[in-house]
Amino acid sequence: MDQDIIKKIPHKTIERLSQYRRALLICLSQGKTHIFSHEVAEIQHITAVQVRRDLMLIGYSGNLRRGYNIKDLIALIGTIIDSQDGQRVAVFGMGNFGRAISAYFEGRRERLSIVAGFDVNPQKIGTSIAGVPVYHIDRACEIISKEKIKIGIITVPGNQAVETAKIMVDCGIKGILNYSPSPVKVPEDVFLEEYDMITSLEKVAFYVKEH
Amino acid sequence: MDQDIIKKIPHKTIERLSQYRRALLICLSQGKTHIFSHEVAEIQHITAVQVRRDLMLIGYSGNLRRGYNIKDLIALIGTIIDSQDGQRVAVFGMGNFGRAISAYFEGRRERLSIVAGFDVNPQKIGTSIAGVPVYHIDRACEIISKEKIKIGIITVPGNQAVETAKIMVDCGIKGILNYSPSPVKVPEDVFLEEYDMITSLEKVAFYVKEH
DNA sequence: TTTGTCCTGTGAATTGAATAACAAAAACTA
DNA sequence: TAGTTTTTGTTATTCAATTCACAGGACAAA
Repeated sequence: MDQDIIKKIPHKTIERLSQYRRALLICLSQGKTHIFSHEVAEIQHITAVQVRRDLMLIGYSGNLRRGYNIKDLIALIGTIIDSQDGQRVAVFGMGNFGRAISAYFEGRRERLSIVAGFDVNPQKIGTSIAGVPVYHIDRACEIISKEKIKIGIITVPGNQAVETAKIMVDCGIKGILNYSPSPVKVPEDVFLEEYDMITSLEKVAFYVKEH
Repeated sequence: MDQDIIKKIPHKTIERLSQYRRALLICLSQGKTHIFSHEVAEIQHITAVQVRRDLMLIGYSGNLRRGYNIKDLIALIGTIIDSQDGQRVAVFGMGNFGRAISAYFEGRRERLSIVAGFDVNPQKIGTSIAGVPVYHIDRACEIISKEKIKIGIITVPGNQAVETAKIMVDCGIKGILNYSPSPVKVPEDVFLEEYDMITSLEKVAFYVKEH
């Protein structure tokens, strides 16, 4: 697929493609071969138009009478969001969250695997949590370069997030997923996604309060 | 504050207010009394205009020369996003994620507290995880009504999410935060927020791949 | 005073994403 | 064969959120 086209896919569409793929894999395992836009929409609780528009953006054409070929579509989504030779991820902060995330991803995605965890707690260094070896943060650059890690997840306490992000950037990490409550700043060439659970829970609480 | 005005505050502004408040509390603890929009903006890594506009929407006026009074602003944000008598939350699924979330919130927010956890694992029932008592999911309605719980967090495996959400809605939960990889559907009067970690990580991986 | 600087507050323009509306193709139905 | 139904693909519209642009107040210095 052409680079210029990929660059123009909206962020939200990328997110939905990831979700379509997982839904499609389930359908495929149930023996389905084709699926209509309104069926995908129903699984994801969105509209059929949105599904068709997303697929239009990635240049996939369905069959007017049978809908979309599930296998082909999964493959096409793969060529867009997966990286050719797989991507390697490190978790910074192996506390409760770090452990939960490591366990969650263990053996789930072949092209996206968590291969290292970093912490400062001497009791954790050298151990393996959910199949992920834990190193001292001082060895970050060494391990990141050796393991060819490009993506890092921040699960350290808020007051250490900024410092941790700096280390990550200095060691050559190119994508950061920040789950700490403190926003961090990164250079333009590093992709940053932040998600704050406290904010989300307060938001839900707000809308519940407002009926 | 007037109900009609509150209803019109954009979702994104509500999220930022939650974040401003936490940043302001830190500033206050450092002895600051006033703050400029561009200072808040710098902490949050957004623009000063955005900060001013958000504060405009909640009807707060700053001082032209000294900026915003931190204490007043914290109080005002509280009247908007906090509930008068506090809100009570339950976690559905006390696996790694449920535990991490319970530990994360333990004693952190007085007006927003996790008071129950639900699971099906007999080994967990009756125990207390991070200060949260764990009950069998079959007792959900009983506990939810007794504890006056209005908000639920879904951290069960994807294949159980839909069923869990149904139980939550039937028991009178009015706000759901779904952290499972499966989207769920709820009636119109229930507020739903979904966040999928796999999607986020795949999104970061995509944009890293595209430089 | 007057001038200059540094803020806030806000209408207008822009961007980004979701929704509506509909043409056209394919396959039935009568 | 002509009409009906179903579904895709796409253009146009609407809606939400952000950014631009600037008026106007407060103070400091000259």
